[in-house]
Amino acid sequence: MSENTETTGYAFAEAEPRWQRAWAEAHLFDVPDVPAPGTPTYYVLEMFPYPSGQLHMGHVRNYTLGDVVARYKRARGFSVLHPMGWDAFGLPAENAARERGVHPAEWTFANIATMRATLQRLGFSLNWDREFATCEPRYYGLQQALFLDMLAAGLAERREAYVNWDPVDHTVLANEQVIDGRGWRSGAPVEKKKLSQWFLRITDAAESLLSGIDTLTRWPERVRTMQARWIGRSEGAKVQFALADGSDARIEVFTTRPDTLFGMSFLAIAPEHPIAARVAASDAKAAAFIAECAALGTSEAAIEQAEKRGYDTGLRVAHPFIEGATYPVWIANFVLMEYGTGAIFGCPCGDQRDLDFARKYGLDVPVVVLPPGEDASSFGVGDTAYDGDGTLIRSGFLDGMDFATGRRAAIERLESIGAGEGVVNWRLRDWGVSRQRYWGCPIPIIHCAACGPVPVPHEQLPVELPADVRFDLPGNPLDHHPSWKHVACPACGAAAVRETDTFDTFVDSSWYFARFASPHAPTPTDPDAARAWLPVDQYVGGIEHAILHLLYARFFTRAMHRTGHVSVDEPFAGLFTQGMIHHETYRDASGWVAPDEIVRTAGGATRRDSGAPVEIGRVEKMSKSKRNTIAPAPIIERFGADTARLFVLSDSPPERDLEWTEAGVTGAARFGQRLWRLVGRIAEEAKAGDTQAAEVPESYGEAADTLMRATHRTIAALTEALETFTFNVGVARLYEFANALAEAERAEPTPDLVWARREAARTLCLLIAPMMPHLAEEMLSRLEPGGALAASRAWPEADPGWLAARSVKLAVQVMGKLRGTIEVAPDASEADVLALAEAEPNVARLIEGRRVVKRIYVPNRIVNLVVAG
RNA sequence: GCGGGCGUGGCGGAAUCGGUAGACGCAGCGGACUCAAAAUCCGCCAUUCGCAAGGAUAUGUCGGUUCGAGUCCGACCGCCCGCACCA
Repeated sequence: MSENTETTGYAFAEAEPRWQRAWAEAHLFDVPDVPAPGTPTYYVLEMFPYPSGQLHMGHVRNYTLGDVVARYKRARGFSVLHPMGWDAFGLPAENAARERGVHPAEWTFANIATMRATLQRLGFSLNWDREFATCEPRYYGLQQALFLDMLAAGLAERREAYVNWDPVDHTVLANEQVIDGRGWRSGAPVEKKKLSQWFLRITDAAESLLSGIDTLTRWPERVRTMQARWIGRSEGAKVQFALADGSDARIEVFTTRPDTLFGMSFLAIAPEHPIAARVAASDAKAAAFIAECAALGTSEAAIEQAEKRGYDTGLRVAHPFIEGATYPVWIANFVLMEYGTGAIFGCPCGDQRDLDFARKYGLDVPVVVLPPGEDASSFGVGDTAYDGDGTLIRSGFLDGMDFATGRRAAIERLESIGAGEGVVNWRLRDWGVSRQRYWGCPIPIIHCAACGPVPVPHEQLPVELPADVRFDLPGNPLDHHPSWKHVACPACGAAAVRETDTFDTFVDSSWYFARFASPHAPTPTDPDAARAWLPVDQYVGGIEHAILHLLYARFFTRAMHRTGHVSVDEPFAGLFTQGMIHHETYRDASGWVAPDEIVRTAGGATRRDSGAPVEIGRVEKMSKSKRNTIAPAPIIERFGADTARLFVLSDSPPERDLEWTEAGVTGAARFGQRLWRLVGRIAEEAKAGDTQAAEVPESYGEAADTLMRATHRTIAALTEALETFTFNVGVARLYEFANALAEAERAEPTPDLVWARREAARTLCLLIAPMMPHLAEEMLSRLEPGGALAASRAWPEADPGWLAARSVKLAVQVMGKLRGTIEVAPDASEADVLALAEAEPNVARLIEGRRVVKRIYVPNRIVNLVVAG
């Protein structure tokens, strides 16, 4: 394989930047914020990148997929919004500051410059004039305005909540930053700490977020399922249990099975439950048990999960239905404070966890559900609970009822005696957005001793981050800053302090798609622009954002709708989730070896430097730790942007994982060169015989006819492939079309064929333009010097007249087995076709002397003869 | 455990509404060009029996529906992903 462009013909290194300049000069990808009325619009968006410093192959795939859609839709006559920006706040910038002493802003903008250059080198049809980074005050200042509007609308509130606290770094950690109960940076044991935090009331929108999933018909089913499960609606009842200690204290329990209340054996509360704390105050053993549970932390919970443990508080509660009956109250490690009410009633016969617990501590196991077909006198529960439907027994007024009836009756009774009510419980929790970090959007609040938390007045926005901060102290640099936080209270004028927390970076990415519609508007959105462009018609990104980002964005859109910033509830009408990029792994005695350090040989691989053998490992997701990443920039350098683009589109369906191989890349490069030569020859020929090929032929000879049919079949196939996101099939159809063009070179170049070849070549340029846009321009300009840019031309239309086949090859089966094929006219009569089929020599041989009892004829498909005997 | 997805040649994958399984590419093999190589162009390429004509077997396994099943139904096996004590 040659790495020298000069020997391979098409000089992409020179051509690609040239066409990129031509597109920019023609302003082909610019669109107005508010398009003229009646303009068909299409909004294509890929998830914007975090500016880590280097574009990776996942980005190349992501943005190529989006660019294919954008260019195709543009060719179909849509005004296409296809913007790009930077998800620029976040911890890595602060880490760089701590480790290398470079300011987060400097680090971030340098990274953006590098990555923007690579993106531009790839030739994406982006509206670069709409670019912004979320760390710019012109963006985050408007985010602060949005927050204040939401606060005023009751969508945000301040409340106390537990957080993972790193006592060394003085910072809050996200769950994924807690490893084995310790902070990922400091290694210190993480504490649960109660802090005042800002919350966005996403739970208010739970019902709407859940029902809205039904309208997202162009989302992958599994993302919809994951979201629905995350929101987690469950119907049941809250039940009050009065403590049997003479006080009027009650413990509230959530259950989805109020019908099994008569199967109660105990009540269990979470270790963090207030009653547990009350017990612990006077019971050292209880306190020790609670401390033990807390020490396990969230991550080790998984390991200890199998083991159910509890502590009997000695308290007892009364049963709401059974006069005089009381049950023990346990503290149990498997009861979660965060879900429901943090307390459960234990019904061992119908719940495996309760049964495990009851068996371990020798508690009663009353059987109250009789599975269908079982006998009440003989049915018992061993070590497996029965949670299916059945008939209620030993359940007082519920006896004989099924699950649904029993539940209704139980709730009715609970409500009538004031001991509970039917409720809907959600797994979704409110979204805590406070982070004790510097490199984020400041929360626009001022804390005043007299007035409490006061919103920063709109005219004082943006609250800008101070540039002069120190990273050599633990904790939040904003907090250490000598002057920044000290301000006058906007309400009373007294000395007050700014909120030093910043927003979770998921907030930044929850509305950027709306800002892209009018990135220079003085308000967060321009209502006309938002109405014109939203929702995003096609969103493209990684499956890893299936839940959080997409759910937050859906919530934010609802909140922005309510506060008058947009007029839709759902941000993304269509969603496509791409697969990851994989690569072979290599290792030797020293550990993982990178692909550019090895030489692939016939039987294996060796080190480039020493020639020592290297073990070839599994094909795995590209990752730094396995050192199996391929950087896009050198690939573009060696093979060109179009080759990189074509490769990520070919072979694998976009939603599936793609294996990056050297052979695959060189294959894609070869195809580009082959097209260039093929079209080049046609351009030369057309030039030589100009007058001959200028007119539309009156009739076509066989070769021209075949090529014309191939051309229009390919138009239809590509259109279908691009509409259905089966780009790999589209690439295959283009290969076939190139083969057809090559085939046509072998026939006598009569004027009709010359014309057909030129038509085919021109069509090929337009069809390949969304995938290999530079090559398309280069080829088209050779074919039609001085003609319009491919990127400005309309998508070709398939002529139905050319789509019909001249003749059809039919399969002929006998008894369902293929025995031959026949060639028939598409409009041949059934009788003719059957006669021809039975005359086919091999078929005739097989049916000879036997009676054909049934003849099946599916036009254009198949003939099947069923014979007797 | 629960939820979702996927099993097709040496490899990535294709196959409309149930209608010729393996498109297209990669790898491999043969040929042309060349002093030679690279590049390029042409051809072959599921397995198996057969000189051939043709036949048999094949879409994870077993069974079913059907004139006909990769596709539909049932059971099972394997792999991947997500969630995971959610009451």
